[in-house]
Amino acid sequence: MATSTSTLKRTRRNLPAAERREALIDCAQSLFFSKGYEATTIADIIARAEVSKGGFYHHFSAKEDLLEAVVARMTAAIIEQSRDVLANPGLDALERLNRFLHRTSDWKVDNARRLASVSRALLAQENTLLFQRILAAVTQTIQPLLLGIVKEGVEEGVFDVADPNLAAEVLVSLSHARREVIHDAIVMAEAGDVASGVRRIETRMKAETATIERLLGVASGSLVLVPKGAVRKMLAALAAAR
Amino acid sequence: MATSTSTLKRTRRNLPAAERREALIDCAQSLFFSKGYEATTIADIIARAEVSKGGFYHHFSAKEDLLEAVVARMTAAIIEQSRDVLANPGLDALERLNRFLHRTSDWKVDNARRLASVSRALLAQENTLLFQRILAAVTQTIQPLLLGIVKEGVEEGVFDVADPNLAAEVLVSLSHARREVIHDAIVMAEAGDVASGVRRIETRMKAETATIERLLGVASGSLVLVPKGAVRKMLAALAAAR
DNA sequence: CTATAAACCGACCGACGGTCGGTCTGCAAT
DNA sequence: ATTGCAGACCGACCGTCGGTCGGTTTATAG
Repeated sequence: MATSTSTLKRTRRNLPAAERREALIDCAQSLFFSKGYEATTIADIIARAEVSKGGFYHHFSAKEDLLEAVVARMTAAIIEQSRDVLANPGLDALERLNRFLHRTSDWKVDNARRLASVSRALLAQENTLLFQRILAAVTQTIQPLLLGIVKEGVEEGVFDVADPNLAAEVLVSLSHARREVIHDAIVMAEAGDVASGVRRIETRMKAETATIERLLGVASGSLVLVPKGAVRKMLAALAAAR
Repeated sequence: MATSTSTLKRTRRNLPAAERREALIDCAQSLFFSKGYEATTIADIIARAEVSKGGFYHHFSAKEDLLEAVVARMTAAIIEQSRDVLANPGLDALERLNRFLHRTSDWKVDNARRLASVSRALLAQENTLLFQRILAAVTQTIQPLLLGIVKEGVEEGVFDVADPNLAAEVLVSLSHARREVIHDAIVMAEAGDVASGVRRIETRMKAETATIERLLGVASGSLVLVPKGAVRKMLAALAAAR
């Protein structure tokens, strides 16, 4: 007679673990973004990924584990591309700092659209947890890097800083606080008002530049937080694609 | 025959709503501190408070509501005592800033023991959420206050700052980052090593003072983040009480 | 063809946040 | 004193959700 296996899903496909994992992370990320981590159910995720409960728990030990995987994947790119900052031995600390900052903003220009949607999702009320995790992960990579640059700058006599640790801390926290401004500008650009968005960001950047120059004790004008025209380019891309 | 009320709790006492609420918040806070918000169950709370499920939900609409109440009560004191900073009209901005900072550190000296236990609890891994909520609440009060002072200072010509908003932001984030250092020092003091703790905090404070002086464009030495001897007094109180 | 490991299934479980119909208490008006 | 009422309080019950487990299916190596 018919066993309990009679109505088995015929769509079952064994995937290599890495692929399944990736697929699950995809679904989870998209759901986390739209509903938030807490409000997203394992049932939601496995429904979208077309995997059973057991299948899910074969790849992840807990919901928390999945969260970590999402954060890890999101931060991997940033962490990876930051790692080779130390690879320019010929440059002094100030130049290195500028390069480092530019690479970040170059990425933002290239990935404007993705940045916009991620930014929207993460600043939402229900996503504090996810956002916090990402900030923590990024900080953990970026801060030591910046600390290294600052320390080197002090040794070279390029920077004048009492406590490199504190300086690195401030640099990181400034970059985090910046996101809010960037998000505002994105909203403006997506509404078609690129000019306002550009103004918003550049005002902020100007103030930040002055602040950091003072903080590091370098001459006014020697620091370039973001390349000329980069802001406009990024926001224009958004306005064009709306 | 015996109705369903036969085994009613004889210890039931109707309290005024405010008192019950307070009692529940007490229990919740203590449990949140020791186990974290997520790990604390409504069942835990009502068991300790000796109140039924229904009784609890008569006073709070949800667990989240209780969290808000805990945060509100914890931040109420800080918010309250900060409010009258604007009440010294005769002083210039620099003086006002110093007063404001001193009041904060005075409070820390007076409440060293409580500060120690709260600090321990909030920096624990499982309490990120609670900590974040408190930071947000405090920031929301403190930052506008500092912004006011900075703006006034700029008008008076006492401060030289491009963007008062940014300056206020940095001031707040510095004060938040400070907690970690303070916590380290508390641990040292409680282990009996007051000297190391004092050194740790004062090194940090010195660097912060220099940073803020640069940030605000005031002369070196004009800012006094923390009154002389305050750090030692606070940590000594902890060492004595261990 | 068979053995073995890994991918996958889905019924089931216990815990937890939250609800609901009702009871009990204190107090004010009669 | 009695009654009526509001609101403090009770606890059985519910739906949901994260997580488990015994077992089945698929892929692969020998």
